[in-house]
Amino acid sequence: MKQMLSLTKALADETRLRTLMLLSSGELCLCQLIDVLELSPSTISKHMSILYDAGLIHRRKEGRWHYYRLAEQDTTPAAREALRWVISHLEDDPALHRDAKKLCCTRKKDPQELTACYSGK
Amino acid sequence: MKQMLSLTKALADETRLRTLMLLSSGELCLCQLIDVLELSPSTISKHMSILYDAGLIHRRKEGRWHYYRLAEQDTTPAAREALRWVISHLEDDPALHRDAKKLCCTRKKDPQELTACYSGK
DNA sequence: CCGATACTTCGTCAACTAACGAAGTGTATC
DNA sequence: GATACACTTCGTTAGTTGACGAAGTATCGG
Repeated sequence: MKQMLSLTKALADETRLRTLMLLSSGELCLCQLIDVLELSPSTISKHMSILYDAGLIHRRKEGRWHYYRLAEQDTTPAAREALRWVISHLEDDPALHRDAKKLCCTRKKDPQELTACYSGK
Repeated sequence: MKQMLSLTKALADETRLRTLMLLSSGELCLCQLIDVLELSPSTISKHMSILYDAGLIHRRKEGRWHYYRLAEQDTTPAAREALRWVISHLEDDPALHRDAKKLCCTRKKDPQELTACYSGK
């Protein structure tokens, strides 16, 4: 019950659903998510820890960068099924096309440009 | 996106998950849910409307009684899959055995006894 | 080892949510 | 048609959540 509640609560937020859809296209680091979602680093970091605690995403540290991807074999069946459910019903969502498009631009940017969001543009 | 959020938000509450599991054993009226969940009529009624708006349950009126059951053909694929997901991962949950047991007693009671919860025991 | 970078944690505040009782709605029963 | 019953809706309140900036942690470059 506790595990299911942490899963459903993790999924019950628009920003977190957007994040999962962004991650469905592959691994991303926090600064890339900041760039696409246009929210403060602390806010997104908090969202990531909620998704992580629920077992929905995997985190990997490489130097200063923290990379996130959707959880796969390394989590519970409940979380894997939740991911499949969410993604299959959101992948054609028109409201998320903007995010997907923005992500394309973000992927092309230099790390230089991305870190600009910290130094107040 | 909006539909998915209403689904995930509907599932992100312990009382509503308990309710869905109770309904997985068959149709129930509000007074039976009140008896098992031990919450006020207005609170449970509100929960039911949230589950209904999300497309997770079906409501049927018969005289004064309002009967609820899990949605089936009469809802979206997303809601049907959500129900299957939740139920499959909660059906063996030890924390919910109490509810299931209590429901057995409730089903055996007279309507008389159930309405007692309104008239202040 | 000093500053810069890429986060995370903490404290605060506004917005949302679940609980309740009181009042309202619709349906049987007398 | 008055009363009782089975809810639903409304207004209030306490607790939760999401947003932010400020401060803290860990890593890298000079």
